[in-house]
Amino acid sequence: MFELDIRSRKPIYEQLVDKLKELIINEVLKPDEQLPSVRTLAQQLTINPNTIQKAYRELETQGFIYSVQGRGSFVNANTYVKDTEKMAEVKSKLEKLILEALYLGISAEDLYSLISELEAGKGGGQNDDSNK
Amino acid sequence: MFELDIRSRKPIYEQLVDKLKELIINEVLKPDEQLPSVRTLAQQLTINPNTIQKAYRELETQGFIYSVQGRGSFVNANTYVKDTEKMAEVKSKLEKLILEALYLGISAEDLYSLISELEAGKGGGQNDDSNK
DNA sequence: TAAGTGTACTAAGTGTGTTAATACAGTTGA
DNA sequence: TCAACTGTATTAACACACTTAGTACACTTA
Repeated sequence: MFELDIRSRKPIYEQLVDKLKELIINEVLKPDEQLPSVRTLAQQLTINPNTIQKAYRELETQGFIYSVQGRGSFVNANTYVKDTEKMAEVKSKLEKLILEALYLGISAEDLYSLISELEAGKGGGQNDDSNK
Repeated sequence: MFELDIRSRKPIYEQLVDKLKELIINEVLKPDEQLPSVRTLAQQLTINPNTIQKAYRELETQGFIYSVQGRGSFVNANTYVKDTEKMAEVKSKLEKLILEALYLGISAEDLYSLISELEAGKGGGQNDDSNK
């Protein structure tokens, strides 16, 4: 279900947050669908339940899932509504990265076509890391 | 000369590498220009000389500067040639970030205008049209 | 020679991520 | 009711990377 990179600078729980967020936004995981329990997922990924728990808590804080004690954790509806705070963060990151790209010699045209490609394949596609 | 973010996840030495690389690529620091000594810069930025040293070593490894014992560290010529490895990395990051932006509701048009703005203000502004 | 440069090394402190082991509280279904 | 599942919380320990600190050495330059 997931591929995690232990060698990454980004911590496991955060990678997990990203993956799940993507699946939720992309509606691979649908509203009110139940997520694997912290213990189950921990066993599947051979990592500690506390790490899963940390990811789930973060996702709940960000409003992507909701957890009910004794029942489980579930995907929230309407999670793809614009999160202005998140948008600002992404825009800021994008600015820096685009600048870097331009400095490196990647042309604006290259970027335009990259965007249009990504936009075209948005709903159905898979990106570099595929699921399994 | 620099702005460092202590609160950032990215280590100081790496922020320093990025800043200096940008200045070099953008030719604010010109070929064979001498960089501040590790001790001087450390004092200016009120961080440890070893951290500067680490940044300089990294920059030398990546070919952006060269250091001569007893003399100092200097900007390398021809460092702005395309670093394909770095370009690939930036492109990969860009893809993910653009996807995230699109999912968040930032439109492709927004991204286009962002790019053109950044490109216009890039270097102090000579180029506009025939950039390929 | 003195003062500046890069370079190397060890030690210690710090913060964060991760694992581990427990424990408690709520829900569900037999 | 009760066993087995859920989420949640806490504490301890470990690992690792970043950073600081101090010291030392080799080299260059005025």
